[in-house]
Amino acid sequence: MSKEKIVLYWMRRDLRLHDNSAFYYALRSGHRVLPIFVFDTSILDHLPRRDARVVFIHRELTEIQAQLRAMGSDIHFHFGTPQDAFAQLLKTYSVEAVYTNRDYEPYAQNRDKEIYAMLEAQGIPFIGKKDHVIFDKNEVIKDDGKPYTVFTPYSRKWKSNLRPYHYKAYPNAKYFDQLLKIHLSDIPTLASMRFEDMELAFPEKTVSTTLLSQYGEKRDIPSIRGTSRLSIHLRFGTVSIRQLVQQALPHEKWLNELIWRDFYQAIMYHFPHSVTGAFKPQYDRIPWRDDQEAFQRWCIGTTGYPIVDAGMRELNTTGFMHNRVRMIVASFLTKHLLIDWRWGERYFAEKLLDYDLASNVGGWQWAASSGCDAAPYFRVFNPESQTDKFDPDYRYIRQWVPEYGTPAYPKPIVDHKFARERVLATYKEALGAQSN
DNA sequence: TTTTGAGTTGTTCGA
DNA sequence: GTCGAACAACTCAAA
Repeated sequence: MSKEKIVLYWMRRDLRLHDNSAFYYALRSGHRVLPIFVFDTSILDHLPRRDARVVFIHRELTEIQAQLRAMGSDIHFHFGTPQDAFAQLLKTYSVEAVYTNRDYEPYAQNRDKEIYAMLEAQGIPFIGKKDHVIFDKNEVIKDDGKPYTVFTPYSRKWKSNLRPYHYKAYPNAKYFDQLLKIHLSDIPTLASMRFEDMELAFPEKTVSTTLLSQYGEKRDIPSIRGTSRLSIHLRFGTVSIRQLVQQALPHEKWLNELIWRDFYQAIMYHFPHSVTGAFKPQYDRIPWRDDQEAFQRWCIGTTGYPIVDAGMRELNTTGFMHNRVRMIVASFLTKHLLIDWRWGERYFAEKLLDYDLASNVGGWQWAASSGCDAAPYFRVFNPESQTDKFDPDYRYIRQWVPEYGTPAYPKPIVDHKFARERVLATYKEALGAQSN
């Protein structure tokens, strides 16, 4: 019996069936479509047993499998490496093509190169589509053909390039009859993959127009719900960026945040060195302090600076931190404590549910002043003034640092004035020094 | 090629 | 309390 000819749609960080580019093109390919997902052990092996992001992915995929089964179709799961998954699938099916949405992270780029080579050897096209961003890495570039490194001109070009078809939803549902009719195994349980289930409530997938219209004035106040909390859904593609842009168009401040996301994705692609080192190389000369104890106090939120500690405790407790506070704690670690931004970046990577490599590295390098279009190095956030401005009644601080104001609360880990002068002198000397 | 204006999110100092 | 300038120069983008 000859094997059935199908195309595969490989789902990764685009966990949705609606308005999904690669899935759409697979459905329009003229062949039956089998969605697949790989629980990639080369990633999962490095994660702790209790990991909220794994729980999130698992929940979403369980729902997706239910939706597909309601149509008489299914999704194929593999627990292992993508290489093994494809080796197995190619034995079972006659695969005409593999469709997937592009992922710009270095790990993903390498993985996809390998898969591409593997499929190419068998004459199977591996087709990557744009889905994660509105504009791909080379679609918003300067007139001389080079990538932007400054946000404002990038955003102007982004906006002038934007046409309605860029954010038009892909009508996937119209073509669901192209799905392969099949019944496959249930999604592997979390326990079978050595993970624990967790009782968690994740943010919803929608944002109200009220919130968007008030975003500009409320987004900096961490004690109120002024931000969309959609970041985790953008991270895993459980919402579509096109749909969000459509909704964001009348709300410029919030639209800008989505443009920042495209910007940092493009920066990561064009300047991969900035994932592991300073975007501006001279900032790699800064002699960071190797102070494990101070770093530990920053991590657990006992620096004696209440706004910093509140932020870190919110992160440790919920896997989320308000954006304004992210800037404050990042400035504090890099400038007050003079600790390498990579340490902080790694800690965020471990803790943030919405962790996204490009945005996280971009944000940290912005705070450390080493990034493209970063804050000038002499801009040192004053935790007290930030509190006066953005948490004047200490509502956020009291929520996360209940012992603030009692003798149980620690004394400041370092004096502000001293720390400020120290970082200015250190940066100045390091940046002034000759590179050779 | 040269020139010009501009550049996410701040802080401090002194008038 | 309020306001403007200095912070430190540099690099980028576009005309």
